[in-house]
Amino acid sequence: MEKVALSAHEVSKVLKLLGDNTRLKIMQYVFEQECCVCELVELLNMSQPSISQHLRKLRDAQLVQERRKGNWVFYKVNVENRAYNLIENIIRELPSIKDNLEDLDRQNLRIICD
Amino acid sequence: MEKVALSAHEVSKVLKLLGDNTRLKIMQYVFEQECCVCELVELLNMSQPSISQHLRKLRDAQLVQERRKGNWVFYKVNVENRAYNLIENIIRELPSIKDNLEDLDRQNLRIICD
DNA sequence: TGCTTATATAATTATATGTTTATATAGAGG
DNA sequence: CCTCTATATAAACATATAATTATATAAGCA
Repeated sequence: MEKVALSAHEVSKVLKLLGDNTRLKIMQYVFEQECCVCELVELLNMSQPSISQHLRKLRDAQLVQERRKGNWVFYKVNVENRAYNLIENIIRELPSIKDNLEDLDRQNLRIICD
Repeated sequence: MEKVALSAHEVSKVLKLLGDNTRLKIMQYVFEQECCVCELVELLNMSQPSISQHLRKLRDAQLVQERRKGNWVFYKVNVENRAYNLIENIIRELPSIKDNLEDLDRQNLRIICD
């Protein structure tokens, strides 16, 4: 199985999506662990429609995967995406967000589903 | 000397700049070797003002360095930039542009200065 | 069926962005 | 000093984008 390089066009498309502060942080969270929309709203302190619209762009580009569980919709990074390695490298440059996720836990704002 | 991580804001700013096809390719060229504006115009097949405006954004963000030599202005990647490693990782994902630079040579469109 | 919660979508608005056209600047050489 | 070349900047325009407000959908539960 040959690994074909990404085209400049593919790369710039991904970078354009991650070139927005909100989407970059969303990607970092869903890379770290599966999150539902309301958690992202809480973590990023932004309106639900705004988060949903950003998620839609990420989903359209197949950078994230969704999974519905009852009322909630969970998102996680799509490890199958051709640009996954690029995305991983980018996220590695960011300061850790584990504290923020732990804060969510402490405030019992975490949605736990299987 | 401690290496301080980039903030999400810094990263998204860089990604936004590289999230444009033209600027991404410019960065790849000036990463590979110092290029003058007219070479980039030729390589990217775009108007001179358009290239100049993209270069300005890259220069304002200190992603590239300029050097004037006679009538020509040469640009190269700024290895001192805090996001240099990130930029390098991104460029590594791109298909090689060495052929294009060699084509320039063959057509004698290369500006050689010390 | 009707109510509630979580999420998605649509419409609107304000702002940002890329390209073109036209013009300015800066240096080289007569 | 004038002219030519390379590059930069400014103005104008068209398009894209992000956020908000309002509304729709979808699932759970009484």
